[in-house]
Amino acid sequence: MTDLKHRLGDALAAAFVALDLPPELGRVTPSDRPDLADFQCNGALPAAKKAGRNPRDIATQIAEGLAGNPDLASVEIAGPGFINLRISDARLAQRANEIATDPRVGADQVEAPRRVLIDYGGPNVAKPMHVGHLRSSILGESLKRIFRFRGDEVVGDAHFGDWGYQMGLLIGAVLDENPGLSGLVERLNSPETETVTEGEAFKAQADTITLADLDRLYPAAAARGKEDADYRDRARRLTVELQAKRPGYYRLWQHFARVTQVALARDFHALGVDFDLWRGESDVDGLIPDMVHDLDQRALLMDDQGARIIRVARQGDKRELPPLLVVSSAGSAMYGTTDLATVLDRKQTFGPDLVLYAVDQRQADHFEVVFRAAVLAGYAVEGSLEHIGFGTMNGTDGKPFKTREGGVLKLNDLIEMTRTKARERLTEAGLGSELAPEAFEQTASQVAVAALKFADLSNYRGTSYVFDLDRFSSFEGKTGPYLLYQAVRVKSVLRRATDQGLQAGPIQLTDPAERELILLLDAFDSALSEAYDKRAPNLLAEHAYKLAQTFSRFYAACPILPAEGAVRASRLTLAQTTLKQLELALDLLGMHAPDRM
RNA sequence: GUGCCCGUAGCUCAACCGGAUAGAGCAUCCGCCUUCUAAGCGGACGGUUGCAGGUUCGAGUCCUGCCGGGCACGCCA
Repeated sequence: MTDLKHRLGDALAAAFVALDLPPELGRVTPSDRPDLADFQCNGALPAAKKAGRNPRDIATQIAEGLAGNPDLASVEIAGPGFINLRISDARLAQRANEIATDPRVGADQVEAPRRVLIDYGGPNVAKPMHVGHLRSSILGESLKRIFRFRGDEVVGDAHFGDWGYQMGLLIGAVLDENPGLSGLVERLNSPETETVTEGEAFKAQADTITLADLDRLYPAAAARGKEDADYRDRARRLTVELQAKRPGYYRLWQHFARVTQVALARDFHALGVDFDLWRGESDVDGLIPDMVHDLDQRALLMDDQGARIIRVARQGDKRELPPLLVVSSAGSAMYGTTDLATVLDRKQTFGPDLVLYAVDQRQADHFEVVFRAAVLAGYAVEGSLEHIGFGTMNGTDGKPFKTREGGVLKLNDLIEMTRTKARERLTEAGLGSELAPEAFEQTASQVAVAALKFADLSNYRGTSYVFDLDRFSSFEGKTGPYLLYQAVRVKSVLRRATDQGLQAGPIQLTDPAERELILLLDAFDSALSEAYDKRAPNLLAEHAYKLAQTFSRFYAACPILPAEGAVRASRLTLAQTTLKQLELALDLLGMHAPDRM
């Protein structure tokens, strides 16, 4: 299964080779001038530069070499030496029918599947997810689907942030606020004298601590820890105690994790995001002592200012990278320690060829340090760990997104706000009375998710973007709901066709709008493979948008049901195929189109 | 201070190893529902790609400098 771009590229490459020129000059791209051609090849320009010849002469010779190619309706030389190619109707129709019967709707697979682990979401204990988690979740989920569809063996891991100093801070803050609980925890720290009543009393008291409490206590504790040295030292000691699994602290921590997870599951589910693995930092904690020993044995660890570090600076670095801090001066494991242990754990349990970390761009240096340390330690091979950084989501003022009160907007609230907008719009469209309440609610969710996800994924991940709910959910123009709406229109037409007992048939060309649509259907593989190579779903989002837009033009220009005979049959197939590819692209982006909206 | 990223239409964003006339959406204006969902389609308007140099037949894209913005720079994660 080869798309037209590559098929023509092969023909061009052969023509270049016939002139003793390198085949890569035959690279074919969609035409920049659709009024002049379907595809173009610019290879004559660099060829002429190298040989000191006139590019138009080379282009003319290439064109002569293509004479008689049945795929081509015309080959023309334009400008300084562009080779303009127009595909023949016969070949285009043939390709259209090929895509129509292909279960993958024209998309190829990778030649050598790899084992890929994608680390995304990154929720933390005690902190409800906020808008900052949105991008990681949306991006990671889409990459997971794209990689999987391309044929790799992929697992997604939430990588729960449930360990470390923050937990020590939190335990301290909770105990301070609940003196009764504090006493119980101290008692439980000596389990040999624990009574049944104490165990039950602990459970009852712990259960009164909600996620909202944790969310309130943590920022205050973190702030105080920065200023108050004694408070900070105590939190560090508690962290060490927790890491030693002192029973009272450990049980309290388990409660924190449980409470948090319930809320996380709800938010992820609402976004259509799910994980194959729900590993946490705490899961690799047990590996750390042996890992530190191993690093020490191999003389990678150095003592520095009371801490133990791995130096990762290399010659030729443009600036000095900080070392990886493996053991803090207080004796506890650090963020980077856990990340390194996670690399080791994944090597042992999954053996990935590639690990992608969908994490905020601001952590680029941190990951560079961890990756270098992992390579030095032999836990990963160079290049197998990749940080997929992304920019921040800003408010309409251009600054990192805040609520009107200046706080951080919780992800759940954001989703609910978007759903409210979707409900309003659906009601305006009169769907409130047409659909059963559950179906209405489900449709509102699908529209809301599409609004959020498309707004995010249509931007290149590396850049920051402005979050503007009114714009995203206006449902007009380049938005998620627009994509869903186009899918819904096709579904509606196909439903009617089925009701009328109409049959689809082979695709034939009768109108320029059909040509355009088929050329776009053919471009799916390029969009998908480029999104895969660059880990950039925005390229796929762009394709989905163009497909929806091109279909809409086709829909306006070419009546489907009112047409007759073979033309109607052909257009029905074209509509079916467009729907299949559009729904597939939406699925890879993490969206789903309802039947009506 | 050092390093990384960014600067494109009034606004939000694209632009496939450097290629023809830099594209979409929103906003503004004009047109299109007695044919399939008008959340739609067509058209108009809108650009010195931050500034100044350089490389090249050709630069939004590569190089240098400057201006402006964001971010990161070991004991939080």
